[in-house]
Amino acid sequence: MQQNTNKMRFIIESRDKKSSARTGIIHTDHGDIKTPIFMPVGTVGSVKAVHINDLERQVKAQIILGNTYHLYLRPGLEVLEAAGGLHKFNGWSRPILTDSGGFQVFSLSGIRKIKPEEGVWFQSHIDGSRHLFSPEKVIDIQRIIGSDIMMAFDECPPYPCTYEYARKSLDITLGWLRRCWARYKETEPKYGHSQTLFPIVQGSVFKDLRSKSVEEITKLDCEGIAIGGIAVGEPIDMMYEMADYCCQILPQDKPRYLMGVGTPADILENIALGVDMFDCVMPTRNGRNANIFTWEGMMNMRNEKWKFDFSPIDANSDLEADRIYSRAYLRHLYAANEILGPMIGSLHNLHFYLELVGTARRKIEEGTFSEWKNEIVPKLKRKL
RNA sequence: GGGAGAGUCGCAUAGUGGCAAUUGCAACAGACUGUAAAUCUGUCCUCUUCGGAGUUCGGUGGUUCGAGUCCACCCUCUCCCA
Repeated sequence: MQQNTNKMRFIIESRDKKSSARTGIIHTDHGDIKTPIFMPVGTVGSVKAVHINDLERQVKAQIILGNTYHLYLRPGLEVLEAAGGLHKFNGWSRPILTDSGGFQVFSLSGIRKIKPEEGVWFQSHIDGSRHLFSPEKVIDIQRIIGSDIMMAFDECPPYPCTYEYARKSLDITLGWLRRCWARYKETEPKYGHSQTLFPIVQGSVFKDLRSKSVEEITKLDCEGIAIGGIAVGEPIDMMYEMADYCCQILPQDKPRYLMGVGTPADILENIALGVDMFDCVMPTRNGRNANIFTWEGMMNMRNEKWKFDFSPIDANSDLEADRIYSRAYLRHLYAANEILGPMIGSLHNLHFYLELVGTARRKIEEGTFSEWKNEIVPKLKRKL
């Protein structure tokens, strides 16, 4: 039954009584993903500063991200195809999800031009060369990358944006979705494992647009749905409100992926709203920049106050590095610009994020998630 | 003993009559949410109600409306010749 169904499967295992949180399991050809889950970001095929073995054995990551735009530019499709796909290229044998480049339409807004009928012309941030990303091409690239979960090409509109802009943007995104879906259906995986395509809900902060987006997406027999266009600068309450709204109108039986979120507190709050999957650069980027997340709050490891603190980075952590390295030593590494500092910081933060969602999962199963979440969130926001 | 040169805010540098004074590093703090980020921003002589105010460029004296900048002497250091 499991073989050659060519379908990803999602099974909901338990639900929280006091919130919309749920636990589940996603089956893929590269293994299972237990939700709620956090997915480390590996834009160019590398989770920055973290060795693949550590990612697997210490962080216990179940799925990582790659990025279509970045991988297309470097190493390029010829290399990826010759390698036999990204899994073989980077040595990661568990599931991979690739973002479509939709976020780059937002983050690289200064060096791209949207042509609704064609797609998006990007001017490479590396060498200035021009490249058209059409919906079809974005699927073709993701077929070559071989990601288990491919993302539809979308426009992630900025915040703030006018209703009129958001409405037009959504029309474009929906048009691209239809084309992505058609290409997805008419093409096959290249490497023997199945690939699925997640559509992305857009509509900025306008509920009627979000509704329309969900309505169109629900017509597709997709196996998971992403909520995009969030955490782009809007107030936190508005972000929660939109995520909440989307979760309420999305089908219950499909995994919901909230793209680009977030802080540890954001993740718990959105699990409570019914989100199953998260990704964010925060643990790795902040880890490189000396910002450490713990159950007690955040630490800026560059601060002078850690200079003589020879206690472990995190005495309660089961991560070896958290117990063998002291805060004073980690501070020294960052101050001295030693590469080991960002490596330990990234490893620690990713381990913490996976612990966070793993604990949330257990609390949901035990039926104590909401109480636990309300107690822990204020602590997570503290600055030590 | 003779000759040449140099002393600027932690360090290194810019500045040759209008200057609280350039730049880099260091230091200190902040930011980071589908990664153009091992990045970026701010502070960095003292005080400040953030508008300013007060003291500064080895030392002392002088020229000048005005001196880090010109002059004299002194101190310290570097190099070369003995």
